[in-house]
Amino acid sequence: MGRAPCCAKEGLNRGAWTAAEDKLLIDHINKHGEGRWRSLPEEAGLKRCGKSCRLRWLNYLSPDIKRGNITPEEEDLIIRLHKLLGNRWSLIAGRLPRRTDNEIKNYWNSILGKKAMGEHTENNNKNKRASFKQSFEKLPETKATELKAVRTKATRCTKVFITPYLHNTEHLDQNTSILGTSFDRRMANHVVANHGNASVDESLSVTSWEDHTESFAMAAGNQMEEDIEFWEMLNDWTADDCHFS
DNA sequence: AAGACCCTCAACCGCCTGGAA
DNA sequence: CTTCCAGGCGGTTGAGGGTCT
Repeated sequence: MGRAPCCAKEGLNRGAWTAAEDKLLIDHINKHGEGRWRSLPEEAGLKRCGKSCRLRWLNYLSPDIKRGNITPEEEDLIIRLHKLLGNRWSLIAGRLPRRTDNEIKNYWNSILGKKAMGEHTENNNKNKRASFKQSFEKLPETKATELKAVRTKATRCTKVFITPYLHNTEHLDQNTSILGTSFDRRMANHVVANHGNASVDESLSVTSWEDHTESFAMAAGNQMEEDIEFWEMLNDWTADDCHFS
């Protein structure tokens, strides 16, 4: 048996929200504040699932969100953030004041994704694959797959796991992508400098102040020095600031 | 004019995570 | 330690409007 549904679906309204429903939701939240989404529909007199109410508020009704055209500056930021983070829309949205993850996701899927696809020629892809393959093949075979263990899920991340063996960087080219990220090398070097006796047979668990751990995880999947500088700029952070426990 | 096709985006779905019990 | 639950996330769907033929 699977997980219980978030609410009983019988007798609930579905699909587009009406103006009357919006008003009920807005009035209730103005009076009682956000949260307690599960009990909200009943308290507000709405025949909607709590999740639906939350989504409607956060993506559409909240006064904190900006609606309308994405500016060229925002578009540029989205493209760069997506290059760094992939489809982590909530993180991307977090860097775009008053924009929602859903809006950015939709914008990407309908517009930017196609643009980005156009920019990546087959040759670029081939070069990246070749570079990745070359580095991968230089690694000890039994350990190669473990290198995939870089933790990339950045949401609510309080720890970043750096894969072992990256401290041994001589087998990685300066321009190696994916595995030998510049970021990883810098982090790994820093770890080794501070934890010279760390075992190479287990992942190094690196803790840091919370606000920056996301950046670690984010950057762990990227290859461009330029991107690291971008993150340092965004986060007012440099690798030398790292503290490890 | 009308049907086919395309695009956008609000909404839904299932899964994951963290915290409380 | 385990279980349960609320909230959060990313992927996907589909209604509705616009454009093309």
